[in-house]
Order: sequence, then structure tokens, then C-alpha cells
Amino acid sequence: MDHFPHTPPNLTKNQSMVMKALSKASGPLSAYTILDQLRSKGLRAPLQVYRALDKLVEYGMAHRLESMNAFVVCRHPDGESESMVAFTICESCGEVTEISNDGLDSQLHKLAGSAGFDLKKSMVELFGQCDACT
Amino acid sequence: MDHFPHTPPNLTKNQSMVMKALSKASGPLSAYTILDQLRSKGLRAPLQVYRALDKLVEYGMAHRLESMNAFVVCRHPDGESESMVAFTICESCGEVTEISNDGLDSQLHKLAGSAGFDLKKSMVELFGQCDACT
DNA sequence: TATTACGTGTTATAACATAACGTTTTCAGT
DNA sequence: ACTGAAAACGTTATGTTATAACACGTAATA
Repeated sequence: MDHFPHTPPNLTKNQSMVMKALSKASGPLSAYTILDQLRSKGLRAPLQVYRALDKLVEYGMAHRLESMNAFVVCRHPDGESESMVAFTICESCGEVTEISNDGLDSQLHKLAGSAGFDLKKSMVELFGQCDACT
Repeated sequence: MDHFPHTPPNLTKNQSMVMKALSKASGPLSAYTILDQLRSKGLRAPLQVYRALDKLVEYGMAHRLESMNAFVVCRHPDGESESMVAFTICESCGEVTEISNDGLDSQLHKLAGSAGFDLKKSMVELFGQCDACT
């Protein structure tokens, strides 16, 4: 249970398959899209995918994009803030990028703290236009 | 279409009913919960609720909590940053509060901008323990 | 080897959201 | 008032996302 990001435990068969599907993808995938891609490899039910995704997210190897009901591999560099997860989502081309920023992390903690809130995990999703689309 | 927050247009019947349901609620409501509450008032289909919610969100009178698939009335004070919407969500008691903070807003713009991203709208949902639950 | 923990496979169902269609209402421009 | 365009409405059907419940398998361990 004490897995650090990017130091994955030995993944099970289903977890590996889902991880591979996510890694090969150029963007976020829904659970059902992953399922469709892996039917040929023997997966049959949504739960097989959701259970694998739960673990991958728990291990910090994948993230869930709440605004899209979709999942992406974790691409944030080693050593960066773990509690902080932010994404930019381009409304033109759909590109999603992951951002880590300790300054933002600490500002969120400060902001929450000043409201008496003990912040455990933050979710930041930013919508607009990516560089290429501007 | 140029409605400012808290200067609502005349709401239609369905919009008013949904707005009232949201306002009376102590916390976030799902579209289907709203529907159940308003069946006695004549609503029959999810779409009637979703369409009203879409408008209320467009008018800035309600917000969608992406992580919960639920909706809350907008409670942020007049005059505060419009693009910035943040929520704290207590994982113990479920309490949800809305936060506005121009400093955070500008930091998000700066962060996005430094990645070449033209930020239009940000979504921030903070998980942890509220004051009362700590 | 029995126990415990975890992962798996399957069926069924719950929960969230929109497509498509036709009708009604609203309201600005004549 | 009349009319045409835009918006809202009502309804049925369907699509999409997620979990409950239960039985079985497997691997580590004490």
C-alpha cells in the first residue's frame, strides 16, 4: 500500500493490459473505450477495467479526469509534488497535459487552510486553448 | 446571453423549480434527485432537469461539481472573480463550500500561460476535512 | 495446510446523460 | 394584431458511465 509514484508494484495481468492501453493512447480514454480495445485480449466486463483503473490511480500511475470521465497515464516528472495534480484541457483539439506546480499546491493549501479546511487532495482542470490552437 | 452573475434573467417555470430545489438543499443534488423532488410538481423526464440546469449554470446561478456529478447553487459573493470557481468537499460529512480567490485565479492563469495555454475556465475541487470534522 | 488477502470472472442493475422528434411559447419587427 | 425566428418544452428511446453481489482462483504466510 505504500507505493510511491513511478515505483510501481508488480502489476497483475489486467492492470498491465489497462496500463499499456493508457500508455499507448495519445489522450484520455474512457473505461469503456479501454474495454473495447482489450476485448480481443480477453476482457469482457466493465468491472475488470474499473478495478484495474482503481489500482493504477491508487498507485499514482494514472489519473482520472473528472470533467471528462476519462483516464490518462501519469506523466508528471519524478520528484514533483504528489498531492498536486492539474491538467490543461484544450477545448479545440482535446489535448490534455499534466502540470505540477508546488507554488500552486502550497497556495491551495493556504487558501483551504484559511477556511479551516484540511486539504488532502486537490483536483484542478483548466479549460481553454492550447498553444497550437491559439 | 450577457447575464452577469446574480443578475438573473427571468427564469422559466422549469428553471425556477430547479433553482428553488437547489436553493433549499443543504448540499449538492444530482439531476435525478432533483427530478424525484419535482415529480410532484409535474416534471417527468431527466431532460427537463438537465436543460434547466444547463441554463442555470450558463447564467452563473449554479455550478456543477464534476467530481460528484452533482449541482449546487452559486454562493460566491458579488463582485468576486467570475472565471474562478473552487470548492472544498469534506470527505467526512460531505459539506461543500464555494471559494473565490483572485490570487488563485491569477496564479492559475500565470501557470497556464507559462505552458502556452490560453485559460478560459478553471475547475478546482479540494478534498479533505472541513473545520467541524477535524 | 489452513488462513487470509487479494485478484478475477460474470450477471445484473444502478446512476448519469443525451439524441431525436414534434409541439408550444415567447418576443421582436412589421 | 400578425408573423417568423428563437427558445423552451414534453416525450420516448437510447447511450454512457459505474457499481452491487456472488462465486471462484491464486499466492503468500504463519
